[in-house]
Amino acid sequence: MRQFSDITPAASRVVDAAEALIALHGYNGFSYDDIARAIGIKKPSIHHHFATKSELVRIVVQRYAHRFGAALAALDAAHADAPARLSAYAALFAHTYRRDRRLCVCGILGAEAESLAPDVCLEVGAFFQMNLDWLARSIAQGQRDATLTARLTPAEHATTLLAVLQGAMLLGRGLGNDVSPAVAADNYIDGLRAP
Amino acid sequence: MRQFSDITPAASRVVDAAEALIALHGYNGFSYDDIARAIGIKKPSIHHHFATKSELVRIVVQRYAHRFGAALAALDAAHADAPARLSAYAALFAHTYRRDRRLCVCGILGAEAESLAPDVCLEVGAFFQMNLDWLARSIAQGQRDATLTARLTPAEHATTLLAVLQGAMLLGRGLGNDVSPAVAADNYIDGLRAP
DNA sequence: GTCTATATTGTGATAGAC
DNA sequence: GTCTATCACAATATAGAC
Repeated sequence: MRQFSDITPAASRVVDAAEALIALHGYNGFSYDDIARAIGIKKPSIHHHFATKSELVRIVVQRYAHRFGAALAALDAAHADAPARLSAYAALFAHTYRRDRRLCVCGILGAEAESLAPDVCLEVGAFFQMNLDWLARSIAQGQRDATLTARLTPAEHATTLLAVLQGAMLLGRGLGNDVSPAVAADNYIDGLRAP
Repeated sequence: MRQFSDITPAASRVVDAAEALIALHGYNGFSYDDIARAIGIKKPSIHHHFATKSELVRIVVQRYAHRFGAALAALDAAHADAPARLSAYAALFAHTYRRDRRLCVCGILGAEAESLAPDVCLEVGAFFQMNLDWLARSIAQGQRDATLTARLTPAEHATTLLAVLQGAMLLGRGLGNDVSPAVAADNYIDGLRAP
């Protein structure tokens, strides 16, 4: 199985469980047995669907990135105004975090990158690059129609905004609080508004 | 052993190795055997110094936070100008990241917080709070002497700046690049300057 | 697709000698 | 402080029956 779109319904339940476990505990923080218990089957059944843990996680990230891409396209359609679009973007992560403080799958995997197989790393990098490209496009549009400041390049603002979001979730977990990562992000977005 | 300041030279070498392994692989990404191999002793010798892994990591974080606190005091003494002080703060993390892309020990532990013992979590939270307090003090001073904008409260700017730094390191790892986290942080600090 | 049974290796941890 | 020996268990993974 090389593409997430090939997965059967049974394999899909495995991917669902793995995605939730990664968002909560990271790559090194869950096992095949955790998945097995979560969905009520046995360990070897998981291996039937995904020969190795790396392969499973690669598919998790691939599907996660695909879904996220669809969400970004929906934001394009829903918000013409750049600041509103960026704020809705931050809300995507805030929505996940609100659910048991779940992190972005690629955020926590990025932190663990040194322990990941190279092909998983590549999928994680592709997710971040997709986000940075989308953010830079949105910010560039906001600069063109003068709703956003042009103090920095779109790429610079994009990196900083994504970093604020990922970092705010990490901080929130470390502090043990439930402050939405969207608060810090919206503060940053507010500072981007053209004077 | 309840305080990092009580540790013997032999135990100190264990803590050194553990700190490096955490910055690279996180709590769930290293074992007592990894430490043993790194410093050339055997696993049970580590247990002689630290009965449990949680206890070891608690001491690692405690010592890390203590050292970081000393670095913050040094920044106070070295930089009167608030923007310069914040930039020097960002350089602390950049210096660590440049070394094999090591993360902030509490950054990666914050991401793994759901897998940590409660007392380790408390030490991680204390580290973040110390940083936020120091940042808020520095930013408040910059607002008083009008080198920094007062668009947001010192606490809001502090959270956002720390999030940018932690997030930039996580992003850099995920993207597999060596861009310094100080770039994003300095971009943010630049935006804080009073007009 | 799922299972039982098993192999193999790794992990945190302990007992007790030196 | 360090070691050898060992424990109990959990991890990824495989073989083969149903």
